[in-house]
Amino acid sequence: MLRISRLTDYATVILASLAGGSLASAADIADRTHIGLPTVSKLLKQLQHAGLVRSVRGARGGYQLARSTAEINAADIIDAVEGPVALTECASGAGQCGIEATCQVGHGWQRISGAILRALTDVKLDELLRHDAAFSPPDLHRPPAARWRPLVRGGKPGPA
Amino acid sequence: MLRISRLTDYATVILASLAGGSLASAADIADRTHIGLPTVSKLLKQLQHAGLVRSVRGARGGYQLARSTAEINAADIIDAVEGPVALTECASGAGQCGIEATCQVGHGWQRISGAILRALTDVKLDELLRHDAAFSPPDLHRPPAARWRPLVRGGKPGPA
DNA sequence: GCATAATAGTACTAAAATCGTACTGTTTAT
DNA sequence: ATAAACAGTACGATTTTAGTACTATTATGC
Repeated sequence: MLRISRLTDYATVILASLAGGSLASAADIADRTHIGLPTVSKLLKQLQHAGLVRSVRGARGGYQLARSTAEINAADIIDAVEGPVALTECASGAGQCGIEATCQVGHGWQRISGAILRALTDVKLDELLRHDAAFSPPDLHRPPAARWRPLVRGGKPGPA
Repeated sequence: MLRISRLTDYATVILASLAGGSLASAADIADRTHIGLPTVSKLLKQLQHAGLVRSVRGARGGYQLARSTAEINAADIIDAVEGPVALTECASGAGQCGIEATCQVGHGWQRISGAILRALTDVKLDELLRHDAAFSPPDLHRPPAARWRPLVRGGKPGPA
């Protein structure tokens, strides 16, 4: 599936809600986005660590975007919440992967990683917010709705 | 992190070991790749379902690539093992995401999904196997080795 | 025809990552 | 001083992933 975590998605929503530029408390944001306050709070902290939002402490404090929406990209967000983009374990440098000796493809995945990273870096937050298709929505090579569940896997055969 | 699962990586290794075109039993492949036989067997079955390998049953049977290495791409492999590439849950069509009503960014992620899918589709198995950098290894925007573990998370503070 | 070697399919268990929550401390405006 | 807000850490439950075991089916070769 190659998915981002739900928290990363939430983080994007939170950043989007700060797009106006004004200061907002975690509670405000939770209210606006309908995400749970503890979760919002936790994510804002991570985003602050990553330098994507600025925090103001004390009463009447809150958070605001540290940079403009044009200066924050998708890779930044993933990076802040999930850590650096790396498709495979060995791409992270450590590489105690067990089959490393016979593995012919590690380099390949790392290169793909790079390509994906570039794609993610190219997409800025303000583009994420635009509803009209700013860049072409390339055809998914098959309609994605169908096989979400029936994936052939060892597990239970599903409700049908 | 945006990672593929280890099984997908294994699947690639397995396909790579079949690149010669000859017929090989699951046991042979397990031996060559140093991946456990049950795991190899399971993955080969999934790859067969996806049409990436052909199986020959009975004694002296085995598996072989169903298409040339130039006709199998990275997206095919991920698709076979993990299901269709979709960055977010809502991108899969179902979309019982809870905050859908106020979510401004869903479409954005779906578009990114498309871009990534295109990148993955562009990379063929034979390119994955080439060791010399066939396409440019774009600079990761920071050295990825450093923060694999120290990711700020709730869990235990680690050995240090 | 029967034994053998191989894939096909299914069920199950254990381990790990993820997600969300709770609690305690610190800073600052009123 | 008090209250509002961020900062940091710890924790538990759920979900996903990974790996194993077992049975059925198919084909070869004697």
